[in-house]
Amino acid sequence: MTRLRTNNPDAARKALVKRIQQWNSVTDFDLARCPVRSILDRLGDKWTTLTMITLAQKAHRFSEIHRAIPDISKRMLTQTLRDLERDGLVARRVFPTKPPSVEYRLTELGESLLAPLVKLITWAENNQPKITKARKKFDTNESVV
Amino acid sequence: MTRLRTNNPDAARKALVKRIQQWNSVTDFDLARCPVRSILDRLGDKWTTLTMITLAQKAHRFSEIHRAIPDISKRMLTQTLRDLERDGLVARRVFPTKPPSVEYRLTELGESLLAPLVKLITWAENNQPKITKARKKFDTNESVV
DNA sequence: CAGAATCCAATAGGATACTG
DNA sequence: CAGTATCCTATTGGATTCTG
Repeated sequence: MTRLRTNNPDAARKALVKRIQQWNSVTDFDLARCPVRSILDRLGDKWTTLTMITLAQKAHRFSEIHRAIPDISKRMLTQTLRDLERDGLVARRVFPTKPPSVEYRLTELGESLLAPLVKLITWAENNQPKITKARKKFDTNESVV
Repeated sequence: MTRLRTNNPDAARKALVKRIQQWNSVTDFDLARCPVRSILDRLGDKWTTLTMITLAQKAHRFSEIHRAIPDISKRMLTQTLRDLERDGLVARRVFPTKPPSVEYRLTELGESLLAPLVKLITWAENNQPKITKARKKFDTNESVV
């Protein structure tokens, strides 16, 4: 049998359901406004994850990040970094040289986010073929019908 | 000492860096178009996670989901479900009754995503106080300066 | 160098009305 | 019930120019 693995695939589901029940036991709980939302919204925006991944390797200066992610505009990079700084995930340090130099690095909190993020990335890598296949199948059927 | 835990906080970072180096070894690798992006984009959009969480509990009919997530519009719910179906994360089953009834449930692939998702949710719950605090501090300093 | 400011285009998403 | 279709607004994000 194939069920010798300690990591029961249904365990996650059960854990999640239990957690949701706890949430729902709170009076007037609003799922849409739950704390988790703001985190996922942040990770979901176009550049946050890419920036986090870049900073995971080492501290970077502004233009270093820009070189690592060439297709981000300065405007968006600034905004992404500000949001991350605001959330305490990234620390910004200014060196009053001339011309100025600014260094960005992950905070301890930011580094702690890498663990769950890696899980997600691993899942995405492992299952990307399945998703691509599913999309192809779906699109084919759609166009036929 | 506090380092008896097997889960070294830096392990995730190292694993990620290693993975990135593998990515970069591919010729002409484009970080912005990496497979992971499409997954994170999906999770990041406004309703996907909420829908996944709802379906994690049990199969739902269209209006059941709508009741569980009251502030989603039918338009967005339809679209979110279509996207999830297209990615092979959700299965749609029509019962040709009158009036029609449609059931949505997570596929095996969809359920497998719950594990990394729970990790992320757990992180968000555990660290939400820190984030809130960081935001407050940041906003205060901003307005003063 | 590291942004801030401004302008503009594309997309996301809400409200409402209609349909098999 | 389970959507579609249409319209309209708000947000996102790119391009460009300017500055300490």
